[in-house]
Amino acid sequence: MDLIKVESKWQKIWADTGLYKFHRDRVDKKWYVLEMFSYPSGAKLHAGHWYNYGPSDTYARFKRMQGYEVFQPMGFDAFGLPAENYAIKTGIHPQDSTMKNIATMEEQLKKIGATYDWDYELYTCVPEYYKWTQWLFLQLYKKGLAYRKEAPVNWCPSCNTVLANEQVVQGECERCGTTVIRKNLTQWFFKITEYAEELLRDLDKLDWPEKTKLMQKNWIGKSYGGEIEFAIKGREETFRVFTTRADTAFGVTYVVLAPENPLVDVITTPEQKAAVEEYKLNASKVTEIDRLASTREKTGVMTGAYAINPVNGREVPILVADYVLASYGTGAVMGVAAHDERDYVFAQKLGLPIERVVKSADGGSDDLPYCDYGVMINSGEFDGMTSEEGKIAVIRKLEKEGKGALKTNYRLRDWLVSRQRYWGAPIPMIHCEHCGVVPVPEKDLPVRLPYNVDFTPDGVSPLAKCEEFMNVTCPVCGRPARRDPDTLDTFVCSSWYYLRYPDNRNSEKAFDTEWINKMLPVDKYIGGAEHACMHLLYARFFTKALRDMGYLNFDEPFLSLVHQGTILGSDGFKMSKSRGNVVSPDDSISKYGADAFRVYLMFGFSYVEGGPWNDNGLDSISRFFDRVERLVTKCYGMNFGDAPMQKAEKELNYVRNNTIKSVSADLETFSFNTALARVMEYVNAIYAYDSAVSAKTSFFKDCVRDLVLLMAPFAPHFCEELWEMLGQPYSVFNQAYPVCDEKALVRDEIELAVQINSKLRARITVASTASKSEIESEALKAVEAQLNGAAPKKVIVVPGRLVNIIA
RNA sequence: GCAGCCGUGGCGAAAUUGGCAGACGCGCCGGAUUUAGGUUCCGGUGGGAAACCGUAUGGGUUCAAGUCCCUUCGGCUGCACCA
Repeated sequence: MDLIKVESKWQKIWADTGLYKFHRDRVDKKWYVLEMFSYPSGAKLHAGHWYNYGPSDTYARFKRMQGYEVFQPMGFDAFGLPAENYAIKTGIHPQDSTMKNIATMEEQLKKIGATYDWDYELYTCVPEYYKWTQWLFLQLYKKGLAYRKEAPVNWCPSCNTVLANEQVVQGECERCGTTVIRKNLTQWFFKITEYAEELLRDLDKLDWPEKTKLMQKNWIGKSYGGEIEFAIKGREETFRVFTTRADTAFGVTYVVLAPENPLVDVITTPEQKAAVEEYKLNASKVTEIDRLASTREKTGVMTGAYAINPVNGREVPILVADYVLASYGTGAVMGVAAHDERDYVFAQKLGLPIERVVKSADGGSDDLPYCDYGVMINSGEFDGMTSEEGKIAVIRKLEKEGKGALKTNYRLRDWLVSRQRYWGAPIPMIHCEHCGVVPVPEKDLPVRLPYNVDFTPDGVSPLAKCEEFMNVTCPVCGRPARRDPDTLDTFVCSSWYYLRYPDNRNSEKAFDTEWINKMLPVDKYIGGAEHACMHLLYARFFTKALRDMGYLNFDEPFLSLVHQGTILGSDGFKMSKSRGNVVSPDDSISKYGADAFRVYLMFGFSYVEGGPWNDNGLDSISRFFDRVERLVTKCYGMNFGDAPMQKAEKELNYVRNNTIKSVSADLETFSFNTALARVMEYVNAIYAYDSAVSAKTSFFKDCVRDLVLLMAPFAPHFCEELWEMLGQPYSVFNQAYPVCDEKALVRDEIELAVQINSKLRARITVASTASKSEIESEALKAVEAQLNGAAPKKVIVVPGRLVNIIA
């Protein structure tokens, strides 16, 4: 069969007949299959894209044949840095290059032959879409979930923009690898921390890979502890520290404030002023990477002020040190040198006292610092208590005195969403000298991104230099005002696109609530694991926030998630242009066809693992197709009649139904490789039957027919053609997927292994209805000689599997 | 450093979740068809002459361990002074 011809033939017919149009009236049977949308890069689709889209499409077709109304849309995450950087280099406007890339990618995606309904396509970079991204921003603002604050933020000096916490990897910019520095800037944040608890709790509801859930759990980082309030000697002010080890409170020998803590300026004594100022300045210059280095020397200076420990009234010095983070807890910690690794190192360095207040439990290490839990000592009324009890008891006591409280903290930070870049959705806010920060009225949306802008990076938002954009009338007072010059992080655009797909043409609303509540949540979401703590977390946050605003009635956007593995270059490294190991599917496809290529990807790799590319097996897929096709041609001109099933037919029928059952189960779990192995076994069984039985009945044709149906989701063009060759009505994808006949799986006889002392010694064949005692006596008979007449100590019968005789 | 995952033939990988390790395919070997090569079809293929031994290593639990528990080694991923 000329697969290349066949593929374009059916792609045309599928398009002409609208085979993959989504039928809204069947929404009660909907099955929303979503692949993470792509960034429209200039490069062609590579093997990795096919690895994402091909198998997902197989899954979608399987669901369709099971009777679901599959909704499988496709679109483009079209705002973002690469287009802008490309523009800076070449002068080609991001909008022009992006739209061109999209057109190219659409064409290539169509070659995969997937069941996308292109009527629901979307691009995030067009006003019809980003109008609603802006609308969403305004809703979050109204709800108090979008706010502006000055804070130390991550700044990438190469991309000339701030970054979210999640976009800093090992102290480097996720995009370009430049070392990130810290800056104090006023920026827009989304209050994702408000949902920390629910984001954590609802992970239990999700059918997601455990490792992904664990990553989110760790990222959210819930920690139980308490706050302890310290008074400042000779002053009115007090401050609190957060600790998870209140049981060590009697061992506090100093306290430390973060350099950014506003209290520092208040309490520093005149004698220490200069030293503290210098320290603060140096701390602000430290790059993220230096700050993260574990070998980094701990530093700090005295403020000259003293705090009073509420548990024992002791005066301890207050220091400033940058190992304390302003953004976590209270920005202040108590220093317990004897029982905390970091405090110990710090105290040694600065010559601060070390006092032990917890005795090691039996077997615990007795070297400083004693970080393990033990029994409290030198702790007044708490002496003798275990750490476990004490850390609660100490806080409880302070609570009664109004000097402490049990407290839970999260490591999750609010999401910084403003970017000093051009190619993104403008933030719909206006700055008015008289009215302050004012939201753009919803009726004025979208705030259009102007085309003619100088986006040469210089650390200032490109839009700030575009006067026609910046100048605006204040919607409150009517006086001249300025627009916000920043754009939104592209993750904002991609955090709600799954809500837009089913209602992508809606010009009145972001989406229709009633409709979206029927179409969502997504039933199967497919995409890379690298999004665990970014996109996947943000999307969950948006869904929950929109639910609380009444726009949605579900809690989670993606019920079930699968990560596809990565196809590496044949050298075992990640495919990259610079390495020159990018595998283009083009050659393979023009030689073997798209179906063979995608079947090869599904068969040769474990879907969630991926692995290094090699094309050794592609020929074999081609041969396998030929083998299947020959079975179809065997059905031509045969004189089929009906006849009762004999032994051979029953055997093949068993394999057929077993295949149906296994393949269906494997497709549910994205185990494409084993599903195809079962199909191959089935083909082998049909051949065995064919050579053994000369007088065939219509049973043979039924078996071949089922084979084509079974294979159709894997090799859609090929099987559509085979279906036609079998004289069946168009389309194979309107057929029901074969359903296993459980009766056919009931065998008259089964084979069991017989073990003596767990070693295989014989095989027996027994009636499938045989009782345990019948099996036992058959087994004993089979190994009689080897037992030498000795009575077995014990016999274990595992029905359907084996018999183990303990001699 | 902390957390998690992984380690199975010459190769890609399976193993119904504690029950006959290596399914399926590649490669290789042999046979049939063919003038020959290729194609196709059939058979073999973890090691060992065998008893037996085999799932990175050493121990443990169990009638039974690739699977569960502990040790060591190697690889991957995430987090990284979060008090």
